[in-house]
Amino acid sequence: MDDKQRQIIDQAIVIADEHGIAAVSMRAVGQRLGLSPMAIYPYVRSKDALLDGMVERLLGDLLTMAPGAGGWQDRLRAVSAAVRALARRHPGAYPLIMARPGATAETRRLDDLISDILGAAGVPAAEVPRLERLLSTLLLGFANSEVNGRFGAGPAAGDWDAEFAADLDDEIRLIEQIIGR
Amino acid sequence: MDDKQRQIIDQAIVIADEHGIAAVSMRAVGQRLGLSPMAIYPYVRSKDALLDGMVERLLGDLLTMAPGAGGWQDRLRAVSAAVRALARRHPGAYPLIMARPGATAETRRLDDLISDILGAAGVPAAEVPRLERLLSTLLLGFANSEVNGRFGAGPAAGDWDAEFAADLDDEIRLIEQIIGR
DNA sequence: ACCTGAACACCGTTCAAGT
DNA sequence: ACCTGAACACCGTTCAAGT
Repeated sequence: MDDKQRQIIDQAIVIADEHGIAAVSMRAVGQRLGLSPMAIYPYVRSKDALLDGMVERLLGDLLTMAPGAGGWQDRLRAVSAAVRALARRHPGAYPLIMARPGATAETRRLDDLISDILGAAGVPAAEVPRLERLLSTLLLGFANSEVNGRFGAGPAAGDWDAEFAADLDDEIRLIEQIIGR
Repeated sequence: MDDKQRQIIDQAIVIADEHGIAAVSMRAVGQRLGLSPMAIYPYVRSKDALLDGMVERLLGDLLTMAPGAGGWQDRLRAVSAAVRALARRHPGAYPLIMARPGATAETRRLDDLISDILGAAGVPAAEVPRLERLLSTLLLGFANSEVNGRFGAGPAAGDWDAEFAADLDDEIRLIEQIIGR
């Protein structure tokens, strides 16, 4: 049924994490499931659709992990922690999120979640979309640079948690200024 | 001589901008120069090296455009404008900058330029690397999202200049707070 | 010194066929 | 309803050969 589609996307993510995105091919995914390459086409329109499906799955997992309780500062920290945990769990597949346009349903749900937190903080509605794009760019981009090596060696054996926490504290201060406290 | 290497990278960038990164193949680049695919290998080690060379060329152009005069705020704005102009001139090739690890010489030169501006602003040396990564992530990531469609339709016929200027003003305020004025 | 052509092991995808 | 296999037009890259 449609959990065959889920299996296909799951295996594609496993391949990406183990051997890199370049290793994700219709043939390789089929092989993992004991199927001919052609057997996966009924469940996934094309290779591009498969890659979009992988992004969709990753963001879906992310949204499952992001809790909704607490003050807006803690909610923002929780979303950030969830993104960075996702990147560390899927170092191979994660960069697809930034690489593909991704005007998908789950992308919008993440944007809505961040917008919702900003609204709860008291950010004027006119400023919310701008700050949402600022925060999501910083958040997704930082994890991407970390995972694909753009940052190089790293401060302490590749632990960027402390640095990003400081970045996020700065951005929180910035938001506090905008809402005037 | 070695301007054959430059021609090869130039043509690869043209192909990427006109038909997307996926259209960049050794065969396609060769064809543009009237050469067999194999004739380009002496000048470019591999396809991966070609892609890295494209990033190197793009960042090189960027650094040529980024002026060094004025106050640190204006220098930061100039670098930002240069990055965004680069992305608009190379909408197809630009995403390679975020997609590839790129621990290349030109990447370091961009990092050094931003670090230099932060140092000139009076940011404590211990904070410079963190803020450099924050700014470069935001700057490169914003242009990437803009160019690959992650942001969707856009505020006014795809003009994100005003929005990014506001983001940058916010970050400048943040830096001013850190240096204590 | 510089380039070509054939060949190999891969791709995504179409189509006709099998159960 | 679901899957396979052959085929097509592509890849990156190796190697031996041509001028």
